[in-house]
Amino acid sequence: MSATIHDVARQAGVSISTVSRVLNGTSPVKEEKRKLVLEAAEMLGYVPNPAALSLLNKRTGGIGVVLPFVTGEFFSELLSGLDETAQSLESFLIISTSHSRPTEFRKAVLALDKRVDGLVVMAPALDVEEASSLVSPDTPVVFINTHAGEVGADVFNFDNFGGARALTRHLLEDGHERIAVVRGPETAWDAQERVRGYRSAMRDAGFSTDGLEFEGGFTRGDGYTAAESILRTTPRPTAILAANDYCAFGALSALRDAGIEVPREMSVCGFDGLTSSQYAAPPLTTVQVPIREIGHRAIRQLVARVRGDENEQPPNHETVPVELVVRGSTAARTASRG
Amino acid sequence: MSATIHDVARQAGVSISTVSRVLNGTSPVKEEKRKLVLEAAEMLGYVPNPAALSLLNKRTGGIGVVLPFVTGEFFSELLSGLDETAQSLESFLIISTSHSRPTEFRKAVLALDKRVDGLVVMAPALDVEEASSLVSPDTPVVFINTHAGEVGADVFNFDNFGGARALTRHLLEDGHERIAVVRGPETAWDAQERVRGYRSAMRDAGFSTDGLEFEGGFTRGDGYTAAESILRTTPRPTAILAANDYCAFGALSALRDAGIEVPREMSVCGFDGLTSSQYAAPPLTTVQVPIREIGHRAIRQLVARVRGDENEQPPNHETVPVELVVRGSTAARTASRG
DNA sequence: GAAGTTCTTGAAAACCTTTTCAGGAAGCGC
DNA sequence: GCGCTTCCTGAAAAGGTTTTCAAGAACTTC
Repeated sequence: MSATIHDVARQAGVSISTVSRVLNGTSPVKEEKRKLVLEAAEMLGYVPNPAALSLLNKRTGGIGVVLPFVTGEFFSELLSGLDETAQSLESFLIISTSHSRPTEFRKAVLALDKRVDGLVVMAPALDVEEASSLVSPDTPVVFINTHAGEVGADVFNFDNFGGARALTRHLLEDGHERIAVVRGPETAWDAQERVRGYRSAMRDAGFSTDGLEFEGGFTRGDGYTAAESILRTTPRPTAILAANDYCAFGALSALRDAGIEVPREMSVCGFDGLTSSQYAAPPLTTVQVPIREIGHRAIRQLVARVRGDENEQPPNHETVPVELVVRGSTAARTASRG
Repeated sequence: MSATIHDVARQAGVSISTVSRVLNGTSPVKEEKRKLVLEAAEMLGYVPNPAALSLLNKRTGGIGVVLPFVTGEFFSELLSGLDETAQSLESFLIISTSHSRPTEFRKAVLALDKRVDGLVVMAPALDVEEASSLVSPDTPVVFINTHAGEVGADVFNFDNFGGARALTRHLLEDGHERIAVVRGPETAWDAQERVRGYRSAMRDAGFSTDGLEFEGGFTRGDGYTAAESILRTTPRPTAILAANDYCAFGALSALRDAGIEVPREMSVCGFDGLTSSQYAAPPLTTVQVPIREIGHRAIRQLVARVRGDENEQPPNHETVPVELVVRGSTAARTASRG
């Protein structure tokens, strides 16, 4: 239905080459014809067909975003960050979700192939090496929050280890000794890093973690269940380090239902620093992760790779610092409960 | 880099027409050649170039999703629903956000043009008529949560009016009379519908709403500020109907900070029924909106429009029912405070 | 075995754009 | 005024696919 370059050419009484030249400013065109073309294009509302363009240029302007899923505040924040920068760079986002397993991941990548110029991938359940092997080698990929090892690829990770360590040390400084941790999903690398950070801080302080690690996950339901288990443990822990903020919200719910007062009887920490965390009851001590910013950086890096043909910069492997935010859900261990 | 149909043809020693026929099953091909082609395609990992395909078919398989923004649980839930169904129908999603004003909206639509076969639009700040006028008439569009009037288009709306009415009646039945409402954004149609539902219920019960309507918005911050205003009002309202769940969370925070006990001293309601609402302190009375399901239906409807060329079904204009969910944040007005 | 069908196959057009190539017009210097 | 350069412009190719058209091969049937 809509106008092609031929329509514009006919309308202006010139050849399609001339139209193309005027519209792209590729080479000089007589002022008279230039005007004619511009008028015709305006009148017909001509917009170049993206399919023809990408057939020719091998560029689509699209960026594929491959995520394990898209539910919850973390992902909406990430998507927001990605989208903001993509829009400012004239790119568009194709999203593809629910890929924690290699075969699903492969399928998603295949569906995106040739439709996008590059990929932003978050695959904590895979790792960079495995994920890379499933992507065509000439497709630029930037990884977020994915285990990288020694692989040469652009990777932006949160400091999961350091963040968990900081939280644990905060609790230790408050006099807590029996600090329970709620583990995230088995397969999630970021979750394991957090447990590792917790263990490291505990070990440094000379405390054992035996019997203090609880099965969990990244949802509120997981936190609720885990907190119930923790409450049944004797001697009862005096603090809970949850797998993430959502998990902590669930734990807070469980504690409220059990009549346990936070932070007087039990301290609770999250991880992520979601907007929700400051509106929790009580406001949650957590680690602030620059989710939106990592979205910005991932897109900028990817677009640079896609556009800069010659820039053979080495891969950018970065661990982004996180910030401890102390709020009302943690407090010094009460003397009576030693 | 990757193989084209010509490569497959050369490898198999046949013409590209034959390859196309084998791969699409368009017309019969000698078994011997068929096998050769299949082998060659497999070996080369041949996948048809989507740009060439869409240049030819005028179909991309893409669905554009135009949203005012993408932050928060509501949108991640909606996106999840859209994505689930899109994937099951072999479509992919291109998202485009932050378009509450006509010019931005137009720009977003233009960027999506020709890249997608149809659009799912949520534009409560515009209306169906205005939004439709900014989209090329031969692009199928399905609207979500957008004021429709008499316009002939596919629209799926939540029952904002009915939901707010139900919440208000619930509060009235609990003996509340001074029920404050926190208005959503000025320009948002859904927010205004909710206020309308509130007014309708109040009027039916014979109560005035004078001095009970407060400026607000859809964020937690808006709810916090509005609740502070409400607390300064005399005589003080005994219940708050927030613009949505997030707004209610903010109000709960403000009340907690002010030392007001919920629900004993103040009842609070939200709107949306986010997962968070059941983990609030106290769990939030709200209206459950089938966000994910509306995502499913929007995609199914759109894909049907896109694929079924002949089906001249009339536009599907539907108001999706919502469900009152009573939880701990509302209670009967305490006798002492009449 | 010849005439007429039916199968099977390849060439070429179409989709829309950019870009190279080459030709014609206009301008320059002598 | 002639030859040479420079500027402007159109024709055509390329990019990857499906589909129509036509032709050649194989098969019927008498």
